[in-house]
Amino acid sequence: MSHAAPAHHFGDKSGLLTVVAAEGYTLFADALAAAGDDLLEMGSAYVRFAVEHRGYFGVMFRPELYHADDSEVSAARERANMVLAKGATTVPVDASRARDAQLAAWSIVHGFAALWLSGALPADLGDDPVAAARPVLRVLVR
Amino acid sequence: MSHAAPAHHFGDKSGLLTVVAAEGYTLFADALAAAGDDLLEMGSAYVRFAVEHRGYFGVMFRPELYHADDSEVSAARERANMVLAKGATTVPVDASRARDAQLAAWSIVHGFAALWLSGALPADLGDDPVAAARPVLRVLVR
DNA sequence: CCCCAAATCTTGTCAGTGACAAGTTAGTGT
DNA sequence: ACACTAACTTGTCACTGACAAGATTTGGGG
Repeated sequence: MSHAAPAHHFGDKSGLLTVVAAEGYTLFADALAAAGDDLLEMGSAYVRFAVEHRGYFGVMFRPELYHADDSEVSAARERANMVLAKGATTVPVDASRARDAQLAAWSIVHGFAALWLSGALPADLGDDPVAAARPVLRVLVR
Repeated sequence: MSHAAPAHHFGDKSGLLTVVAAEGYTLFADALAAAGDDLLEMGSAYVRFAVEHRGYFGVMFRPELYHADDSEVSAARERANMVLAKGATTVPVDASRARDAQLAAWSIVHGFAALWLSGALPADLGDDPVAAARPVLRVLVR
């Protein structure tokens, strides 16, 4: 295969990364769905996916690299977001703050994953990101 | 000035970005220090910095782009981390979990900022990131 | 079975990026 | 005034992403 062959299938670099993002979000939604509704389990799955598929994860959250409005990307992302929303039900707040709780859950989980991937977290957390994440996520649950 | 002139001062691209990261972390530490020890205020300053200096922020948390062990970068990052640690004291947990609380505070604040910058958050949060962040951070404080 | 159109691939080239090299100019110290 | 260092300039190279022109393969219809 030659250097220009992929262009026929994907159009250009952003077209290729659109497929990568769609695929990534699909695998991501599957991983989160398999984890169940508990924040600790869903959060663990989130961190595990981010670390084990850092190539996908790195593209997924950089929409300037791809066509974020692509129908397959949108569908897969919606599905992941729905699973994420369900995982926040274990955060103990009154019903009026359910949305805030969902965003808090997403933020803490995504934040931990992003900080781990960028190497910003203290080295003494060890080398198991999921084990390191669990007590941190538990602070939100109590 | 010609295309090769900066090379004399910075060495190469990663050298230039090392200076950008050091400068960014210094401004960042200043912004967080000015916000005080309350998680909501410190968190608001974190989100505000990330959004208003997205160029700096984008480089700071991608250590593969620069010399992360550069002494000026390390010093500025240590200073920012110390300020961050103090900002977590308003998370209500027993003393044995203080470290987890610090990491939870950092994760939720960084996660919200990162999600905002990548455009992943729901559009109905409006266009004021700090106003959108505060009720989310409050979930961690109670 | 043949022909045509579409799909896919190949080769070549271009502009831009990041780096390196060689030489020139400016600044500083003795 | 001279010599050395710092800073800059110009040129070139390899690589990347894109585009173009043509060749080859595949599939469908007559």
